[in-house]
Amino acid sequence: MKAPADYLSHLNPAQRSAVEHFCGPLLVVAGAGSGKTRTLTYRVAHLIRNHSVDPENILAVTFTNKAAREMQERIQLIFAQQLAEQTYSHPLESLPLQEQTALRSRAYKRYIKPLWMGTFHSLFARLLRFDIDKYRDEKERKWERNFTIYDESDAQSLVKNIVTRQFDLDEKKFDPRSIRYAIGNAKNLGHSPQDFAREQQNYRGRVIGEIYDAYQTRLAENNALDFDDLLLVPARLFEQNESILGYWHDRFRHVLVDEYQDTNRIQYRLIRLLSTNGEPHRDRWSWQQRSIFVVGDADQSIYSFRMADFKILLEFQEDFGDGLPDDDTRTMVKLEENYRSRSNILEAANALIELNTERIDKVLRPTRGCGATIYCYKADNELVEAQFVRDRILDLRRADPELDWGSFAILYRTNAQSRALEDALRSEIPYIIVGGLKFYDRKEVKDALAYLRALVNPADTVSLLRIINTPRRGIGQATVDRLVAAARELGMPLWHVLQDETSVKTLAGRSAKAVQRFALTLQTWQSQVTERSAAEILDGILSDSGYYSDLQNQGTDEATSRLENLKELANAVIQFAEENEDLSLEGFLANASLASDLDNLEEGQQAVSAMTLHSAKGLEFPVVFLVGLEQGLFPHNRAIDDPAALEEERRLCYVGITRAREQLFLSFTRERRLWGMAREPALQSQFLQELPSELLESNIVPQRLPRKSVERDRPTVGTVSATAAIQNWQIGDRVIHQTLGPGEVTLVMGEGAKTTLGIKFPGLGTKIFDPKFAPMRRVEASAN
DNA sequence: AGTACTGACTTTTTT
DNA sequence: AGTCAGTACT
Repeated sequence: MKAPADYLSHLNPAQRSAVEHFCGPLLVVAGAGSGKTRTLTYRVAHLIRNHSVDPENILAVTFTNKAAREMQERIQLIFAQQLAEQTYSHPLESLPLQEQTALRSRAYKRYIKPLWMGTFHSLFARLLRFDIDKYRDEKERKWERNFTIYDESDAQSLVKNIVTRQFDLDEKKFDPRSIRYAIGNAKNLGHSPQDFAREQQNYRGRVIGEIYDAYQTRLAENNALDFDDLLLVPARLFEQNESILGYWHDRFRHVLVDEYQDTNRIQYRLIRLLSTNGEPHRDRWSWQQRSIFVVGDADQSIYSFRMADFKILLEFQEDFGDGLPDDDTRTMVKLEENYRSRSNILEAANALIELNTERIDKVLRPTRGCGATIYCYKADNELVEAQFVRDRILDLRRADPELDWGSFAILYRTNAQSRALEDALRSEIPYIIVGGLKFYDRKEVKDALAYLRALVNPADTVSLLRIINTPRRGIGQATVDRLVAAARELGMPLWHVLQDETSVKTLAGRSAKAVQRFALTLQTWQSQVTERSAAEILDGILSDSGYYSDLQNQGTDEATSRLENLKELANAVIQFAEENEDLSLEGFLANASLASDLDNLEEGQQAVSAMTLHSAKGLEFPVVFLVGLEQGLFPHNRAIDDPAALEEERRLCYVGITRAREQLFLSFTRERRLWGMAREPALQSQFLQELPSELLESNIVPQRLPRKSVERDRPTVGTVSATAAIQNWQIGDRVIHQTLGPGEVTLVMGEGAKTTLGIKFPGLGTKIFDPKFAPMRRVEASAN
């Protein structure tokens, strides 16, 4: 999307009224593809440009870091264009490149850098770097500003350690994963360990309550927070400290939230506190020079598993509105025109979502004509399904060289499904798997990050334990156990014990020496944390710790690839330093745990994207393959018996369908093998039956040979639009189209009445048609 | 005391 | 692909 300086003329009336809204609350109900990002972007620019709002008074919450970055780039462009007009009275594009760059960088410094724009987690992590030292929880636990952020796997291993080591419980009965999940749910409802304990009726619940309490203690000991704390702690801090809330309330006069339907109670609390300064009484709220602007679509709410609740969106007007009779028009705008998808794709999406009971009525109105019929493919198994996807991509691309690899997306319900797809694509099609096994989940990357964390935050025992004997340096389990026991007895962090000569001397000579050496290496680099750049420290600690040389000595292919991944990490460090003008290690680490794979998905990248439906939210592609439409997989087994969960799966399917601009392929398999089990027979997803059958063509009913349908190989007479009805189409056939002129068939899909054609028009590219409806006729049969 | 190897197990979705 | 428990070897 371009971001022209005269953006208002590019908006429809509803979008425009949203952009021009200044003070007070506004809910923008924005259906898929309705220009939501555009509206949000222009509104931020508009606030600054037309209402003279200082960028540092704006807080904009996006769903991914990538979305934030893209929005920042667009706003930057708008202001660079404005600066060009003001300074040179010429459009930006007409200036010498050097000037353009200079103006862009001026726009960045003045308008983008002071903006607070990002995910809930990254924004409030940033806020905590200022104020967390003023926070005390109900048990007087406290944190320092250099806290570490534990990702989900760090958090889980901490829980596991507590369950097995501290509580000596059976890991099978108290599965760390589900306990961590229970803790997370409690946190996302805003419940402390004490709140949680109070609600428990049974033994298991009370034990989990104690684990939760111990978990918080351990987090505090490690000066660490998990993802949920990044939201819960600021909410608590705001509630216990009026002056801190007052400061941020005053700072963030204009709050914008994207994807509001996927907000959870804690996130809502944060937004509410910041907007109203914690005033419980509506008559004390003042919207003078303030606004709260949220954008969302209840039909695309797909994160209830992490406690998101789309009722928060439905209740927005009641929450923030002034309750006046004309409430609807004053505090809500609906964007219902869809600019993205072909009308038939939209029709399918609308029909599906209407089966949900819990929703506000809203239809997406198409602005684009009908495209190729949605095709549904039944495969024998997941390998054949993958081959189908591969072959269609190759066909379509051959038919239209202008379709690049980046035009295709493959969407699935679970990450596990990517395996078979990868095998089929690998040799012939460039692809990227978004999400799944993330870069930051690689062993060597986690090791390297643990080294860095141990330098920035020596209290972080979890990281310290990860690297204390990685690579092997003669500090075995027995030694580690002793050190940890000593730390507990002395009531000090492990790190102090490692540095303490008298403690270390009690160990066997060889182990003592190894521990001493390790401690010395860390100390050396700790003293450099504020002296040197993150890149230098990373290289230094991995060299001095022997991590590099250990991998080099192994000399295996695997070790080589690990070294390459570390090089990539080094690049990420440098890139971060450049983009954020921040060379510090602390700066880099603060962001590393919050970065997701999706953030690296660049537009126009020359690769097919494969990802889960959840990851696909907010994205769009000309051609979309929605695979694995089988009962039990999608909708997932765990959702089938629960009406609310089933509706969420249906919304997920709706999200998938509405990602497609031009063409949509659906597929399922007759049997599927998941994680090495025997093949399981599969039934097609109920969602397939829920789509209007007249919008679909498929291979489900076995088709007879083409010859037999040729009996009606005569153009239907009389109708304007059906002059090219059922015929035996071949690649190379020539046609004349009523509006597009002469063209050549480059692709034939399906047979008989279900044929879809790709036709190339010189100078106009390739279009996809259903010959039953396209206003065109065949002029000459192909030579063969 | 430390290391090296094997086999079992893991996946619903994510910041 | 990684982690972890178990086991045998140095």
